[in-house]
Amino acid sequence: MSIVECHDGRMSLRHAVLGMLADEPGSGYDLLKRFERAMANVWPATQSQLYGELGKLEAAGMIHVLAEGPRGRKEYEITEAGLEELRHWLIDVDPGGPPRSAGLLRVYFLGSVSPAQARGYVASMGESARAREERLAELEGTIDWGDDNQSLYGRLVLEWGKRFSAMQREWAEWAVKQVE
Amino acid sequence: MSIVECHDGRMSLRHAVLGMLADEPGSGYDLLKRFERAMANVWPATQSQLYGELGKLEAAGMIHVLAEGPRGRKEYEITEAGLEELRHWLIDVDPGGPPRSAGLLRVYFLGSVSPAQARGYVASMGESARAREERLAELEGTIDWGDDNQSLYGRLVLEWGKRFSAMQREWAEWAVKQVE
DNA sequence: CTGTGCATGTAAGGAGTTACATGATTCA
DNA sequence: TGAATCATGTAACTCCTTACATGCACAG
Repeated sequence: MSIVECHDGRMSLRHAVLGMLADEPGSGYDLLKRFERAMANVWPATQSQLYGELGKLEAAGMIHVLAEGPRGRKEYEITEAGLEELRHWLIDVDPGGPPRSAGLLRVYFLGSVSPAQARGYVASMGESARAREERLAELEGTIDWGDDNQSLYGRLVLEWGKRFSAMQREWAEWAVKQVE
Repeated sequence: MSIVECHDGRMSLRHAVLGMLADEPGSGYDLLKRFERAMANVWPATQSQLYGELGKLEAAGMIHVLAEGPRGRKEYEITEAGLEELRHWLIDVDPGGPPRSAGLLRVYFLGSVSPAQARGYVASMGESARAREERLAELEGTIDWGDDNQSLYGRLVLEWGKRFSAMQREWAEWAVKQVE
């Protein structure tokens, strides 16, 4: 193996940006709001990160400036190279295992506090899961779903979130009983 | 607000190390193997990271060297300050929302590939969830569970993993039908 | 003419990964 | 003595977050 040979790291923000621009061109500011609206629960991103990534993507030829507007606004569009990179990531790259979970990490260590405190912590996990369930159900009502692809895959993600939250709530209810 | 005022970032590796040392003293090498065995699916950590964190924790007075062994082995033990920090993290700090999920991020963008490819990707998510279910079921059989606290909380985490994997498999089965 | 929102960026630092690097001990 | 294992550490890099910083445009 060569001395310099890494360039992995997964870099999913890059692909999140490419995916959004594949859907529709937009400026950094646009993307920021789209991230807040649609992806806050899947892949949060900050303003700094977005502008930095847009710069790198442009340098790499994966996006280009489609138009410039007032206040220095730069509207980006994905290029063919960018689309190719996105499709490659979607299809060819191994997604890797389940992500880190700080909440679950704590459960491992609940032996370091009193059973009452442990029970309280598990119960609060259940409560926040229940709150998320409600929020998602509400969200589902406010979105007007179409028949297009974006709606289809958006529904898939929303359904995943609902099932995940329900699973966590049920687990927490079960776990509280175990601690007793 | 003051100019220099941050020091958040969550730093969960720190607490993972404290939690392990609260359970039982050990060297960096010991912890490395314990991480591989017990926590690979919850909070993976590399050798570099562990030794770095042990150094920082010792400098912060949260752990101390209990004994030195052959080959420069340093066995660490958690201090009272470290226990306090661990308990504080367990009880008082907000765990934050659901973590990033690269797998789910992709689902958002499956509109960029053909329906057949999208279906294939979702199906592979289900398949890897099924494989994880099997692995966890096998793991459950090989561990001899006791009545102690560690076994209790370990079982809770394992159960979470089982439910999560089952949820993801069922979701994938459902989602494959939606894509058709 | 002033506030609100639009719009873009940089700097500093923590967290995590990979690769590089070294050396001691034990056992066959 | 040679291989495997024990054992610790550093360097370079990417990713992510927070805070700092600037300026234009438009509506009231």
